[in-house]
Amino acid sequence: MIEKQIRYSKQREMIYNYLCSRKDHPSAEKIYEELRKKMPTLSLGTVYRNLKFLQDQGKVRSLTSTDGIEHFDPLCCNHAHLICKECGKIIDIENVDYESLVKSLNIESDFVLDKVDLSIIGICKKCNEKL
Amino acid sequence: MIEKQIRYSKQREMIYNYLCSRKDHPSAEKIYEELRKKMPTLSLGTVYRNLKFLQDQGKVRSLTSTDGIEHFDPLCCNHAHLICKECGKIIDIENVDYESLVKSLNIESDFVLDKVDLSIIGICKKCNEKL
DNA sequence: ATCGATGCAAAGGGTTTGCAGGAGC
DNA sequence: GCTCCTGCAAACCCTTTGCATCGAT
Repeated sequence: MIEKQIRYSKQREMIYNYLCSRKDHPSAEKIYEELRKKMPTLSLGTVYRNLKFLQDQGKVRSLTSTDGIEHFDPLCCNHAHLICKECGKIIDIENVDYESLVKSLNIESDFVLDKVDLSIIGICKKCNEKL
Repeated sequence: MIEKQIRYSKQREMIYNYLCSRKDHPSAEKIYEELRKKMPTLSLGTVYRNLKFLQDQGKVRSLTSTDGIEHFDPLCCNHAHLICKECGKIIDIENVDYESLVKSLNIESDFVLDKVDLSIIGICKKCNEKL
């Protein structure tokens, strides 16, 4: 199999840097809007293509929130997500011990693990006060 | 606030019964196709409307798989999901101790919990043999 | 008879893709 | 110069919705 070469692109760099600078798990649309302020010719297709590219490289992961929209995250330390089903806000829970979590599940050994998604759905403080 | 009354519907009953009879977490499309064999006039819109209805009632839950499509589950015992990112198959992990899992996360007390989604993404035995 | 539920089809909205031109190496 | 990457826009596809009709109570 022939390896396709990877070229530098300003757009890709900006997308990745933007993601790394944020903790609010932006959607593709949000990334597009923000980066357009600096680079008005950026297209939404390019954002999607690069997000997929970065995911394949394992640099970025995605999670689907309760709003049905895909949200993106730079892949770093182990963390889980609190998702507010009212406002859609995603809050990180840091330092999750995934190793012992997975161990406790007794997963059949012939299933090759890739990643673990742990999402806790509920209502955040702010939204709860409004209800 | 005036409570809206709920009327019986054959379609809703069939959809719920079908879900309960299955362990493979079907999509709306799949439910539609299967039930159409028995009731050819069933419409996809009705399937979606009833799935949302059953979710609001807390009888059914949904999870978004790696394929980006919503899959449905009758709400029963605590379980998590193994999702194969190659073929999209969803396998149940039964008897997950969510209570102690949530405890171990030290979630801020002003977040009102609703449900916990635990998905383990990886490659199942069958797909791994093909690669 | 009332009003919730359905069927149908059109609209919606997030994501993907084909193509011609542009940029990296 | 060869390819990969981009911008643009159209296509895709899952899901939602408006409306007239049907059906439960």
